[in-house]
Amino acid sequence: MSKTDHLRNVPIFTDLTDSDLTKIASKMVPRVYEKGQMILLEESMGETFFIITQGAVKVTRLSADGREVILAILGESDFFGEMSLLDGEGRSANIVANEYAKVLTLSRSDFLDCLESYPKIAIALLEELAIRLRKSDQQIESLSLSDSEHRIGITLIRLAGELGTIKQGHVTVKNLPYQQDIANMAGTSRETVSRTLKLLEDKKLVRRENRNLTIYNYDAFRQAFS
Amino acid sequence: MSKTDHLRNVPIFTDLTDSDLTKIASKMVPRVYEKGQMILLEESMGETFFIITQGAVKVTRLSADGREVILAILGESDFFGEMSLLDGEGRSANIVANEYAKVLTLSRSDFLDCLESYPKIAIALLEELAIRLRKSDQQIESLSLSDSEHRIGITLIRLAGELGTIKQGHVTVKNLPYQQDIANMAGTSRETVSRTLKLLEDKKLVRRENRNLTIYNYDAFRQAFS
DNA sequence: GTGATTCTGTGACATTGATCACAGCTGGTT
DNA sequence: AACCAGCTGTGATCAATGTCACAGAATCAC
Repeated sequence: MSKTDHLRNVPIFTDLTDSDLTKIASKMVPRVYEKGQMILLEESMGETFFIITQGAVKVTRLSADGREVILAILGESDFFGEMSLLDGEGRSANIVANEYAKVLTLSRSDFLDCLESYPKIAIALLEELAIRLRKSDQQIESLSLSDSEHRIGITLIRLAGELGTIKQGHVTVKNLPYQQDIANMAGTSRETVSRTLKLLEDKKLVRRENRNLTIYNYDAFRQAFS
Repeated sequence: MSKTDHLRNVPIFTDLTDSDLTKIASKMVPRVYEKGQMILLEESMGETFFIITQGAVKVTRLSADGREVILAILGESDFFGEMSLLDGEGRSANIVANEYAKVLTLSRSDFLDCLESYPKIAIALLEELAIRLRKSDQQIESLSLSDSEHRIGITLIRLAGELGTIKQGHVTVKNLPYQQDIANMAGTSRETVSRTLKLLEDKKLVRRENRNLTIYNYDAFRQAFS
């Protein structure tokens, strides 16, 4: 698949013509990362915009004593790096390749040029940031008000939305992240995730086999945990 | 103060010329709300953009059983309502006047026209959303990793930033919100806020008299709680 | 000023869920 | 196949903090 083809799938570029896409694509530089490799480090100054063309990355924040919070897991056609380009602050999060990953990168100045030249990109980007902000607000609510079982349920819903495939009402997440990662997304401990997954399985809400998790009735599940 | 004067202070309009500002101002309709009055209701469709010219509002989400999370307290020159205009989703939060408040409003179509006609507004808005997203991420981190004392400390820092006045190193927040509201911002209970405020006072980190709270050494305080 | 309402302080108690400790699996490597 | 590293399951313990209950302060309405 060509660079241009990849860009076409990215929400913020969908409104562009092929020739515009090609122009932008020509400025993008591909890079590749191994699983576990750090893509962006907290505190370093943000100078690049990234689009994921293959694989997945994990967006985290680290506390002083080394515990981590996972803010998001991003996959194909998602992008990141825009925050520091926009507000000029340094990186606020770390980004790590969660598996072998390919990305396209755009320099700060090319990115800002794009925004100036194609107002549609700016508007589409606004839309995307609004969506992310909404998700953050939901997560703040859930961290503030829900108990661990609900937070884990909500986390599974997020994972299903990002990594799952729907098939006649039930969703399967292949290659479920490690329990420690789920714990870091849900704001709880690894042990609690282990116990809760078993509980949800006992309640016949989900099934696990190997590294896959199936939510039997996605709609009902969302109903129950939102 | 004229409408145009108010707009000049709003970050997303700062790059505009006076004549552009006046044009936009002419489309804005002023409204007034009493303390406690609901400005926007969750679930209703978003059709208006608001700029606060006087007073303060509280942005909240409510759980099914009526408990609330306060996502932000916004004051003069802050704006809200842009989220649903941007992504087309319904309101995700309630907005309530925290005191007598005056706002300027812009209709959906005028707002979107502005974005199209003045790319600078779009870019400034992107910047603002990036800042808000960053703050949300910080809050998610703090809810996930910090104990109640730290979360309350961080909440006081937010309040100081939004409502406080700095004077030779110590910040005073006049008219501190009720403990229940602080609790709803910090994701804890009212009683814990009461006990923790006393604790911070015993540690000589803050002083309270009437409805005012003074942080003795703002920099050190931030150091200690971030 | 008086009473009513709302906010705040504080003890007692109950509970959630973090932490520790360790055993059992699983999957990759030689 | 045997090994090892890293992931997962599970019991025991315990601290943090939510919840309840109520008294005392502050504020508001008249």
